[in-house]
Amino acid sequence: MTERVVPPARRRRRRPTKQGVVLSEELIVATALRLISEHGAEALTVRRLGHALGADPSSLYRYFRNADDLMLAVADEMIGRVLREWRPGGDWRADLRDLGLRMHAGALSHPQATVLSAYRVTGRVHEIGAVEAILGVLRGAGFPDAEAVRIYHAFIDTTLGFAALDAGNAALPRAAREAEQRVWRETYAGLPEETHPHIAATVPLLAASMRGSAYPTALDMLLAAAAARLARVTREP
Amino acid sequence: MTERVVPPARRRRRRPTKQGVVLSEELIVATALRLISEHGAEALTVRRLGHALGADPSSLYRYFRNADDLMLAVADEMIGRVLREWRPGGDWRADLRDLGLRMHAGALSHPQATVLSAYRVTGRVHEIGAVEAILGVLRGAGFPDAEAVRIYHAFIDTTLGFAALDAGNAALPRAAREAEQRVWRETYAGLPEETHPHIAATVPLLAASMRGSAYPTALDMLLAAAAARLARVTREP
DNA sequence: CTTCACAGGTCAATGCTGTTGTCATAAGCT
DNA sequence: AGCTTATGACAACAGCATTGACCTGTGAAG
Repeated sequence: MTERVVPPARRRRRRPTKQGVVLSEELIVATALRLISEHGAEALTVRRLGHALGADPSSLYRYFRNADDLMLAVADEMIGRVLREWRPGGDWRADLRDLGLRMHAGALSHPQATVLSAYRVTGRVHEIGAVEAILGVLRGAGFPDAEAVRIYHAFIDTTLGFAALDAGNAALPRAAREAEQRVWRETYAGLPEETHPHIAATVPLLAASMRGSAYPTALDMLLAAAAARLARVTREP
Repeated sequence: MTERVVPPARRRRRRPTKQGVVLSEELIVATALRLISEHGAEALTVRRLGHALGADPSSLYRYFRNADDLMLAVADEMIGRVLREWRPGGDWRADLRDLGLRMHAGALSHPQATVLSAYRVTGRVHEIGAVEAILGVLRGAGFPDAEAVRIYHAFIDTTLGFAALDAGNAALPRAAREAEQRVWRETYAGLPEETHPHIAATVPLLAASMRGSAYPTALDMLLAAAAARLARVTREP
């Protein structure tokens, strides 16, 4: 049996589809991303993607082993777009802060795709590039290997976790999102001081805070803790 | 047109299915939870749930408007179970650590439900109780209101973010999860030192770390940063 | 004790979904 | 010019959530 998917390196022919489109891995991924951001995550089906490309759905299986494989390629492309614009400046804490904020923002610009891919390990070029870059920043800063790996893991998963959370919220249908805003302004604001003293005392602050993401706060706290560890480690090797 | 779903209050008849099972909302939710933990998240389909209950799949639509409605009922039951077991002991840092770990573990025990519900604001009793409790712990520890709210927000969203992330991974079909393990052991382990020095230098540590969740690490770093802030604030009011 | 409305279980059908075996054809190498 | 084979297309399959129509027996009312 010949393999259905031919590795990109061995591809030779660029045969157009009946509708005249020349398929490629890049075109498929780009179209998938467009489909997701235009019509929502549930719009991404093999059939619809084939239709949007002007190709038979089964043709996509010449490029990806299955739908999950395609999803990973989409996720990796998103990482790549963020990484391509990040320029580390030499200050580890500022660099990681910048990268984290960029990844979070990048994820939120395609919330539907983020919801489907934030928790995936792609093993593809861009993801590998990100791992190498972050580890490089941490090791370059003087973190011992074990500590660098621990902090890398906490950093990347905090970032991806917030990305998934905030993207999930952003991807909610309009009505549901507005209903949640109302919960803070009405349900929580109306709780009596006798039964819920702490909420009653802080509800204006609370409602204001919950409107935005806590990612910057969490990121800064994470980096502050990392800096404290680094100071302790470098003082007594 | 008569409504398919009859509100629980108006239910009267407990007619057994062909296989002699008397259905109820509670039985269906409990069976769904059992199905998820016994056979994995992907085992929860309307067809399989119907089969496990000994009823026609379409019967479930007499109790839930659709599959998502059923999932939310399952998620709601989970929240109740976690909060019912948490007992704060007076040490703010230990209490928050305990609650965070419990919430994370609870979410992971039913990943499918978590994926669909982690980013939602319910405004229901258990959620309100959690907000009040966490704010109480922080204010009781001496955090000023603004600081308490900031840390509350970072704490709860870090926890929910990791819950979503790790649950998303746990909810993956068996094959996909094993494929991701393989990526760390093979793809990352095989990268040459020349092009990826930092990964090559740390790959055993990396592969070991990525097997588990970084939540405990991230949580401890968050709490450490919070403690540092508290020390600074109480020193100079 | 009978009647009868209707809750609720079942069946069959619909239109999705991902996926694959098979075939046809044109691209590009020799 | 001819051959190989990459790659697009077609048709079919199993499994998915969901729904309209049907039918049965429960439980309350008279």
